[in-house]
Amino acid sequence: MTLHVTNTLTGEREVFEPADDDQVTLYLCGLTTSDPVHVGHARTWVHTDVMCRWLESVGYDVRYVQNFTDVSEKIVARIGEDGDDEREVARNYMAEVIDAMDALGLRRADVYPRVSEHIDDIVRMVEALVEKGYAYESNGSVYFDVSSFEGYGKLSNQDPGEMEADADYAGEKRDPADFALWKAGGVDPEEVAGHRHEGAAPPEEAVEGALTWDSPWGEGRPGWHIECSAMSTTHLGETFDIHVAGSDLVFPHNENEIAQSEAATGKEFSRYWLHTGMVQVEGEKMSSSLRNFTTAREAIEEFGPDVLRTFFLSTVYSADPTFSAATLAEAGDRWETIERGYERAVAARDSVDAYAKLVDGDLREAVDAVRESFEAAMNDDFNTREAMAALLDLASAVNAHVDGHAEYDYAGLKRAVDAFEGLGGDVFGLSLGDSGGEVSVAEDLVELVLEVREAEREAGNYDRADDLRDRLAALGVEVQDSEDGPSYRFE
RNA sequence: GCCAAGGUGGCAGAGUCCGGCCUAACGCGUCCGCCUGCAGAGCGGAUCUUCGCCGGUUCAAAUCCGGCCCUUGGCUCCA
Repeated sequence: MTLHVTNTLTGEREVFEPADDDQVTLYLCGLTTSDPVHVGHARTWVHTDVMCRWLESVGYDVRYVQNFTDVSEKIVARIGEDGDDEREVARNYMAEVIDAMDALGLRRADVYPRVSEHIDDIVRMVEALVEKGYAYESNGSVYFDVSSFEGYGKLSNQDPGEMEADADYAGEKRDPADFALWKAGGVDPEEVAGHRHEGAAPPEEAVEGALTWDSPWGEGRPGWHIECSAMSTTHLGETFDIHVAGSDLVFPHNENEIAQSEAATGKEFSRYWLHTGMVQVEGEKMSSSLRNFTTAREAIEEFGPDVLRTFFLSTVYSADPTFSAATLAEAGDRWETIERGYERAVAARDSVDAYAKLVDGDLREAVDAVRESFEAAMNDDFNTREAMAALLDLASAVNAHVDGHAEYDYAGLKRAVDAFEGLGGDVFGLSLGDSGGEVSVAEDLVELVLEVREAEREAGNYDRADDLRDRLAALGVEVQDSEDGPSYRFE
């Protein structure tokens, strides 16, 4: 079965074929380390993570690069608040980012390039653009000449002639639509002021902590867009397969990346463009600048990584999901259903020996159908929502089997467990199957309490039995009675 | 104003590329039954005739075509 993806460049769903048969090269526009990472960033990461996992599971070797923008007016604006200079502010936020990524169970990218470590690559690319006539120097700054690049606007369907004038650079630019590749001198205090939090110190003090580098055009700083072109080329080559970014980056950022790279190399830049949707909060985009965000850290603490992942994967990557108490509660229910189904399958499998003869055709067929529809869904533009539905069907099949039979189908359950672990665990990155088999003292103690409780129940002392159940619940141990005796799980 | 994406049953959210198996997946909610000392979990069934609005194409449309209305994102920093 072939993978199809929706390519922003063409607006169509296309067959995905990497340039190299065995390897997929993928670049994700990371983030600017100037504000706490929030749920919106986390969603894009998780979707990209699952894309990589799926590509690997169908046999590709994936080379995954995610960048960090550690040079920015927005970072300079935090000097004094979150660090003493630009480098320190960036480093402080970076540490938090890595923490959040680990907590979400993201697989590490192959490289996390940073702008400050690629200034040479950036300067080289700007020089090449000037030499080829795609860029011009003006007062120590260098601008990309939009009119010189024929394909400008092809990603976003924008017409450069329609662009609104940018008064700030009107004097230096030949055309208002031209954008900076290199900016002369340090940072502009006015620009920094626009990013400062209310009540923060005046920007003048912060501006001194901004980084600058030497270049053929004098001291200065790189423009915003050139970094991604330089870093992706350095780590993935002049042409690579997939570029992922938030949909808010389509224009101008991604559009400018294409212009710079294709002008500089004369080759196609990214072959497929995938854009993730914007998390909505009360009808508008969750955003650092709107200050309406929940940080990734807060969300992980409140909901846990599995519920968050379930929430993210319960919508297709291109959708704009609503972040609210109700939608997260729903994700919580889904995750619980999957987790219980998995635990039940493991427990039932372990309760019978491998030579058991019972065969439940319904269960086996159901597991096969789940694998098939999960695969079809993921191959259809990474439709995680439908794949999630398949996983829930798997839980349902296990429940029906365990409820409907006095003896269990060992091999059938084993297949179900494998599917949970392979699809839910390995592909979706949910915590299924990696919990080890250690029996803790806590488990022994719970079993001891349950024995006592059973004795009370047999004696008809239901008040005492219910009290024990309530008190265990208060400790996070959920007790369930059934014909075969009580069972429990830690919440 | 311009560009893009989207509007689906009480909520949420797939399906729209390749029209029929969609009297619309999965989940939540509500109701009934089973199970149970009770609860929870689970199982079985029901509810939801409807897919922004208007018109068209077709034997057949949530899915195709045209027009209109609305929402979100972008055109300024942004996953």
